[in-house]
Amino acid sequence: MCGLSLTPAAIAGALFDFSLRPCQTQAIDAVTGGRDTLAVLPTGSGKSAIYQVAGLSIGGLTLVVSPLIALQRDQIRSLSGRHYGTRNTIRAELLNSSLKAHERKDTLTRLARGDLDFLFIGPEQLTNSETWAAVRTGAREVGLFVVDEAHLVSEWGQEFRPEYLRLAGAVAELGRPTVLALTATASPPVQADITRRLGMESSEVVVADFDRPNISLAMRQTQPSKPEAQAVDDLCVDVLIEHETPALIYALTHARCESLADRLRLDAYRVAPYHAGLSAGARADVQDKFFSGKLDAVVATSAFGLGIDKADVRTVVHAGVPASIDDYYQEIGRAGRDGEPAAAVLVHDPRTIRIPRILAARAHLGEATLHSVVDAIENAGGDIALAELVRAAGAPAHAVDRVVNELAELGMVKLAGSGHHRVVEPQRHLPPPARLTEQLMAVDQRRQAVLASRLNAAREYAESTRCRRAELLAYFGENYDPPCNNCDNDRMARSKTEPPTRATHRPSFTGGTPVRHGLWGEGLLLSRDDHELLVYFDSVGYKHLTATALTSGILRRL
DNA sequence: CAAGAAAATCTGAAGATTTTCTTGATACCTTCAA
Repeated sequence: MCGLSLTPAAIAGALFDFSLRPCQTQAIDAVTGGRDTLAVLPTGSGKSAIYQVAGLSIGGLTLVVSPLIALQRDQIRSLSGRHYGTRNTIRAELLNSSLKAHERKDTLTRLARGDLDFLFIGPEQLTNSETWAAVRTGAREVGLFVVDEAHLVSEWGQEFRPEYLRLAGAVAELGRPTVLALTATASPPVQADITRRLGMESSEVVVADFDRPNISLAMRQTQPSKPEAQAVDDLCVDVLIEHETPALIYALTHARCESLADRLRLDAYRVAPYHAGLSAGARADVQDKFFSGKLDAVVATSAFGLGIDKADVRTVVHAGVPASIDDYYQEIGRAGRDGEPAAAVLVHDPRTIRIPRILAARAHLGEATLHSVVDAIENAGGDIALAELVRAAGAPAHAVDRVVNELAELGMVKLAGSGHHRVVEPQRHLPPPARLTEQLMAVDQRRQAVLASRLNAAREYAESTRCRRAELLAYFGENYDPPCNNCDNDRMARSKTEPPTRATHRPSFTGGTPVRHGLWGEGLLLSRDDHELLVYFDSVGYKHLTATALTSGILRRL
């Protein structure tokens, strides 16, 4: 354990043959200064360099929570065995279910001996008692707690991978090492959600410009006379013919990936579908072929994304509006990473909206389930095993799971143990069941409203006639002065009037100014122009307000 | 939830109406069987 024997700059100099950018330095300085930090930086701006340098500089064990085993492997590959200083070799390992028993044992031993600089795990490992004990009692204390792809805390925490909600508890149990959250995409509401859910104290937030000027933005409306699937597929084919490959096409369901891929194959494109319904082998095969240029296009669900870093993707097509602007921005961001011109085309058919809507509706908690789970907890009169609770409530296991996570979020119960041995520990003084159910229903209702507003915002973006770049960036708290002259709406406007010269002043950030509304309560002001405000409210999600709301006092800055 | 397809029902012998069925994203983990 060498403490601060090497400066961040010296470590960075030894590790990389490029110098750090200002935003990287800013994040590293904050972290090594002991401040919890959220860094929102575009892919390719060297997010990993931040935790690598900061972690080595702090000198303890750096624990990196990463969502995909494949991503953990990539990180290890780029780190392991590298040198810094005169004789220091970086020692990095991972722990997950893909390890053989002896490999796992080996890593646990090295943890115990304090023989590792970096450990990569998924959030689920924190509920694995063996892993967790090894991390806590290892000879080397955790000096830096890193959450990679931190937007997933907000996106996946609630129902998909609830272990993401237990990270704050893990940080506390480790005696509060410095927390570093990293992501490429997080709008101000998502930023606030991340820092809150990770329990980051007085956190430093480093945000880079979200604009990707080399990506042109456009929407194409399908022909309503055709059936939905055919209308979308036909237009996607047209769009692909008009644009360059390699291309990435995002479809909304497995079946639509398959059918669109089949369709494109008829047009002599080398194309493959990609979604979670395929075997791991088939998925890896598609990735390899796409990366090595043996495919012109991949038709994928949102499964194709994390860890996909192909620099020369020229076109990203959306076969239907996705569930949120956040998703949309994340996905089009995979185009043009080499900085060369690229295109993002949104194929819009209002009928496709039902798919994300249905998926959002699935998050809805039935009142009957809420009642039965709350009653079952009440009747248990104390700690109860999750499996037992499922039996007592007589509801599907996943639904019970959801309710329990919600109760944990409200601070009404605690969760102990892991996997099949999870135990629900009710707080000592629970409100009466009726009151508790009421609270859960309110939470549920609020989330449904927010999800609906997110989808609605995505649809509004699709149907907007204003500069798309200004519209898009508004959701990320950036005031961008249109026109960008690189979107369909600006081109349309230009063909009608004098070609406008590009505004000279640079975009400015609101970063999400805290405000309070008379009816909707607290929110974040994301962007404003002369006529309109965009505000995100915790209670109802995104709302457009007229600019007079600020002067009339309906909306006040906090 | 909701739209389109398939099946069942109804009336009156082939086609219309009603009911039921199906389908819809994202990844870890662990356990168990061949």
